[in-house]
Amino acid sequence: MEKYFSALRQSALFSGIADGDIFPLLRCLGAAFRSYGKDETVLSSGTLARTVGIVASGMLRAVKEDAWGNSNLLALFSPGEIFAETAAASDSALPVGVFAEENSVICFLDFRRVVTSCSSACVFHTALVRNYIGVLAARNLALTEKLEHITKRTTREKALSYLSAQSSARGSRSFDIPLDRQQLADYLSVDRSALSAELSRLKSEGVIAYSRNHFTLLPPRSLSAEGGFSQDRHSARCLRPPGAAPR
Amino acid sequence: MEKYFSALRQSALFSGIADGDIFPLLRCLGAAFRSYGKDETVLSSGTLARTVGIVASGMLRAVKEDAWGNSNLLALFSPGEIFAETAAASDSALPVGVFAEENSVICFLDFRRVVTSCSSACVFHTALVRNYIGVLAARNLALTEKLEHITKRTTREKALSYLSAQSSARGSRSFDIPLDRQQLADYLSVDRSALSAELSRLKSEGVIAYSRNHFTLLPPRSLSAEGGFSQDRHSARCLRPPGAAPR
DNA sequence: CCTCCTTTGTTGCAATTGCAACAGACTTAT
DNA sequence: ATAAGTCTGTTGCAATTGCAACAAAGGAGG
Repeated sequence: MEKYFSALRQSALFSGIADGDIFPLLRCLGAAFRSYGKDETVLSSGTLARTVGIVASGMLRAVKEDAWGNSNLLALFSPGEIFAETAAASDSALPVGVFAEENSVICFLDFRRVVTSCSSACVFHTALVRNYIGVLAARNLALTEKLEHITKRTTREKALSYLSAQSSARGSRSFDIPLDRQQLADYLSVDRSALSAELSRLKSEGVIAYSRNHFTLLPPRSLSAEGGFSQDRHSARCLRPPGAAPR
Repeated sequence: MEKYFSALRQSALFSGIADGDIFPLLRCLGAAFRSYGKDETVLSSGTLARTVGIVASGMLRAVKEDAWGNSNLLALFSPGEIFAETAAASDSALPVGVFAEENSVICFLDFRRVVTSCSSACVFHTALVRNYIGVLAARNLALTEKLEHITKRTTREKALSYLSAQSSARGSRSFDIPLDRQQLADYLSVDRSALSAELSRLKSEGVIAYSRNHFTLLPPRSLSAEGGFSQDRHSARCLRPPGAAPR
């Protein structure tokens, strides 16, 4: 349990709570630790969650699958991050499946004890509850941001929306993204090959540069360079035999 | 202020709080009332929200607009519903614009007073904060549900996903939906005419029946009845004079 | 260095979508 | 009742997408 302390103390749930107070608090909250092997199921979709999970080590993924087997990656959880907090708070069925992305250890807290004051830890509950609100609000924002990307009509717009959001988040026009192509396609809810094709088109048009997971947003070319448009537009075609459709 | 009492008392934020305690609580929370005319802006996108809003009368809409003017209806708020609670809780910019769908009166509460105990109303804060958590969790679920619809790849799947969710929510295969075609298309992030066309196709295939805002999900025909396709297809038409449009 | 395996990029094609334009149905106000 | 305005359903067409199949580019291990 002590070996996971560094992960737990940085959890948003314990922000503002002194290190020395965390262990007593964990005991008070009915904390239970469990290990999971890679790809093992942590929580099945549809489960009634009465506990909140905190990643002590490893990494989890939250996946939504529809009746036809299309899976949609909703989130990755790193050490210190909490999950199932919405289902626990609304006393409703978990709308996603949670799986171990790698070997992981999870700390489960009893939700009722988190929001119900007890005599020995009352002092912490104010901070704890305020942190809980912050976590829910943050998750809310993440969902809203994903919606912002995904409501775009075309693959191109979705990709640009995601990339520019990543760029702002990192505070640089050049950055690595944490998802591979398939995961990014799932996240944006588009076809992987269509995404690859669109990224490649954006590159050939000089809008972005990238290699694998490293992307750079190029500044818009000045209007005076507009004449160069047709050159860009045909550069890809010129690499191919005349008959080939440029798509 | 008294005339809005019935709306406020049914707000999720005051659930479990005795009627007689609400007015003192409102005063304690720094409640301020404001009126808005139809289509007037209540909160602009990008605003730093320090207050939580409760609809006292009328109706609001939350809209997300992208740089190219495509607007996406995120939610409608009826009396008693609260909004801007996420931005207020995370101290971040409001990611949507909020407008009066009709003439409305809004009650604004100071977020800090909501989560900070004060001497005179401490007793209420436990319930208030727990309600606040419930509201955030519920909003979270709503966003997750919208994502579930919108991540479907085709207009047909999106429409069926929405309709079956509505059906479960109402507990009946026959129900009214609260959105008109344009709003539904915005919500599902598809083209209105494509949605109309798809709905009409679903109707001609005997999957659903509808007129305007009233929908009925038809049970799947048994496989053995496959030969009866054309019969089902025309059954509705047969109830009307031959020339009349089946609609 | 070579092989196996995973990830990413390309391409053709059928199917779907968005868009625009229009017609019919319904509502509301006069 | 009429007229004006709004909402819904239809259709043609150009553009985009998903899909499948394959090629190319790393990476890991021998």
